[in-house]
Amino acid sequence: MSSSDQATRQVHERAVESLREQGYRLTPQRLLILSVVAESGGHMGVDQVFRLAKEAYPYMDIATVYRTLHLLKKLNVVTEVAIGDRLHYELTDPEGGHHHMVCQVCSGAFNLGPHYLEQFRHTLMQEFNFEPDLEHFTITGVCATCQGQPRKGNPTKPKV
Amino acid sequence: MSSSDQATRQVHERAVESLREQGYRLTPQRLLILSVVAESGGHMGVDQVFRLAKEAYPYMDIATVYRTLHLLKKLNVVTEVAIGDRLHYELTDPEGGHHHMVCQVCSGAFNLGPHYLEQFRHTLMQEFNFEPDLEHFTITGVCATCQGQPRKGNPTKPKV
DNA sequence: TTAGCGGTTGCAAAGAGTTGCAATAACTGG
DNA sequence: CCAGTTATTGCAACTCTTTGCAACCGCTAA
Repeated sequence: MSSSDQATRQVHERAVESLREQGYRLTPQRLLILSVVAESGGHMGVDQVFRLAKEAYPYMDIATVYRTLHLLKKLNVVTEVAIGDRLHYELTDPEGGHHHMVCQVCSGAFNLGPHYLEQFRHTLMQEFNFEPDLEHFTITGVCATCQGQPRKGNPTKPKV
Repeated sequence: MSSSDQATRQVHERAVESLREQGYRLTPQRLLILSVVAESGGHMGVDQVFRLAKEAYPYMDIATVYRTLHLLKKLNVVTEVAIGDRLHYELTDPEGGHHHMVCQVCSGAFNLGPHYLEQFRHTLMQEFNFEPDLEHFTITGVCATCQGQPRKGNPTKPKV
């Protein structure tokens, strides 16, 4: 088998364990949705997950997809990424959290190691006793290749 | 007149100028929505803006409220703040941007001066040539008074 | 292996926000 | 000050997401 198959299997095993440990049931729908996300490699929109899952199991309901993705997120099996104004989901980085930088122009997503925000977190806790949740948040902006190009949100310019 | 009236008038004048300059029309709906937000003092949800505006002008439509708030946001007259999973709006801080820290437990919002993120911005631009849009983003977490209290998102615990 | 408890699902309907469109009305130039 | 142009509004339909509920079925205890 390929290494990707192996990675997918490991993800399944870990996720199944998380579900069992916390008393959640192992249903074919949940396993299917998990494998769809796991096999995608990157991050996917809800509708994409739904379409692929429905191909494998035609009774799949969109509400189940939403509920399952929320559950997997709570179990830290998948991570939510805001791309544009839609939420995408990807397998949680096993190496430890990383942040996402999403380009407002090309919608490309880039990973950012956790240490870049450590100092910031430290400051907030020291000065305000505010414990920030920086694990899964997304930084929007303009990526290197899109610098100087027009942005998406500004299409219809009124007359001057 | 009170100083708050004066502040409100200044906001109006500046906003009206922004609209004219860019070729947008001055409609009673827009002025009304602006004054509702201006007079609120803090940040308000869309439904709250809608309700107050509708009291003054019963034909007000929710779509107009959304469109107007988006427009005022684009003109940098108002700032969007994510409270929980809903967007709120407030007058843009004339002193220059500030960030918001929103508590996941009590939904309280605290302001944070812009300099706290300057070093982070600098790092991203230096290392990745990524120009982050940090002007109006919101940091979620747990505020000082809610430390140690249970969080909202974890109500129903399955059996162990 | 089986009965039954209760977590899950599929459906449908509600809620939040957006969009298309025809009528309206704010601005412009004459 | 008036008529034409066209941005804007109000309405309704639509998309995306959440929620209530009855039927279903995964899991556990016997």
